[in-house]
Amino acid sequence: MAKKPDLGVTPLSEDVSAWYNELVFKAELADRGPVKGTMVIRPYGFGVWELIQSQLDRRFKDTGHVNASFPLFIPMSYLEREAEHVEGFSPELAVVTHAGGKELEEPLVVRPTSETIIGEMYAKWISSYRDLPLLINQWANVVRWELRPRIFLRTTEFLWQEGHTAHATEPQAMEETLRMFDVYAEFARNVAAIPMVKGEKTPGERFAGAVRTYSIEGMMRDGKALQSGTSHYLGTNFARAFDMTYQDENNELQLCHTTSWGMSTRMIGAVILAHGDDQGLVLPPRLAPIQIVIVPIGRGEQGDAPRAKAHELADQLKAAGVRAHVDDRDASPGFKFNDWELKGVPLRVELGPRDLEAGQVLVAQRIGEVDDKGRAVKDTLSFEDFVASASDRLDAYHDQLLARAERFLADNRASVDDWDTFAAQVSTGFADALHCGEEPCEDDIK
RNA sequence: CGGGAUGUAGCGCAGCUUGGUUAGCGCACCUCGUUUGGGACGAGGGGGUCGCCGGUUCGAAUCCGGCCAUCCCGACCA
Repeated sequence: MAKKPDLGVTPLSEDVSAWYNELVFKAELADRGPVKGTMVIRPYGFGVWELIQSQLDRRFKDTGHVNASFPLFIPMSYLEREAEHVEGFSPELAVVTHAGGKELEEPLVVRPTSETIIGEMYAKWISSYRDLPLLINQWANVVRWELRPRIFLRTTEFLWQEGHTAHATEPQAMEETLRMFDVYAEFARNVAAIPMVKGEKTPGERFAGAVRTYSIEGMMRDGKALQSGTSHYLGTNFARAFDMTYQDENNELQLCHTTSWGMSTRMIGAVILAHGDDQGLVLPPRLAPIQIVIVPIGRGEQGDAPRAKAHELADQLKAAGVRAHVDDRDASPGFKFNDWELKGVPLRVELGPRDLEAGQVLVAQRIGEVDDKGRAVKDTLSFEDFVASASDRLDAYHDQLLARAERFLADNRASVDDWDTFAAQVSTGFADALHCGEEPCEDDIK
């Protein structure tokens, strides 16, 4: 079926940038804000973020962390206390110089990250080895005045979580750094269905102020890598700058060893780029605000019964923990099918008068077999079987997506001999380079 | 900050070379009617300081000058 030019999105293979931008807007994930580089995350996109948040947050809690909230404004002098940190961040700081109708005595930085203000507070809270480890996470917005913004991937303001922990010793802090690194990789795989390559950043790419920076990198559909989460061992750099010390068992004063780790709304961009296709978004079921959409067919009185049955099925699905939605809109079925494919909903169900009579539904999967017209091959299921199997189908769909992404990663990796070549291949363009340093990468994918 | 492009309705565009007074088209939107198993159809309708400032001219979307903004490709970055 020939697409009209104003329908759908530019094919991925034709122009990745155009495809990505059109998709973000047409799928109603986000819109541009009035200030350069800012974005409005629309309800559908925010729904994805909420699912990222809730599933990451559970993992943080399971590993002993608690949430707190620190101030948006940080005195400029705080950043200046850690030389590398301020040097790394100063080009992209937004600074408040006026407030309350007059010039401030000291400029305030809108946080680009919170190591400094959290360091200041931790120094007050920690005095004994009994206070350690201190394991706090915060969900927040941060601002970095980037030269070249790109929606979700690099916005001036973005949402993220930043974990900040303080430990007595280097081994303990390193253990934490790697633990959260693993949590990110596990989350990416089991929730976002994106297999990640794990590596350590080169000194030049390290977080400003870190001793070691670890990064998970996902393989996008255009063959480029995208940095999707980082975990830093900060050594005693910030502890020294903020006088974060504790008394050990021998009455001796020691510097804390700290870590920080973050994952941001860039993850939404990673999901788009890792799974999307020419039809639009492909959402992994565990991040899909709508996992199953039911499209009742038939209008007027003829549509009343299918619509009622659709709502009944949706209620049963919701009771089973599935995020289901009935598309009641006054539009043709074809329009709705294309619309939900653009929005990446994993499973679509059709329910018309004929199905109602036969006691069945037609189930189409967002990715999977297609017929010679390029349309999804649909399964026919009884109402009971459909409701009973919905969760399993979503799980199977996740596995299928993950397997596809793994094949894609393997195919792209197989074509290169060594990591330097691979890094060069994936480092062009907007995506972050998958850098494992000058030497071949030691910490490979599991 | 380099290189490239674009600013005309919510979105996508034409018109500009060769100035002419109601500024057009498609989609979207509103009303009515008919439709509905892969992007429905007809009729009617609403929506514009043509990015901004200045200049030329009887007259500027159109010509000239300046500015601004945005997007794309690099450098920086979650």
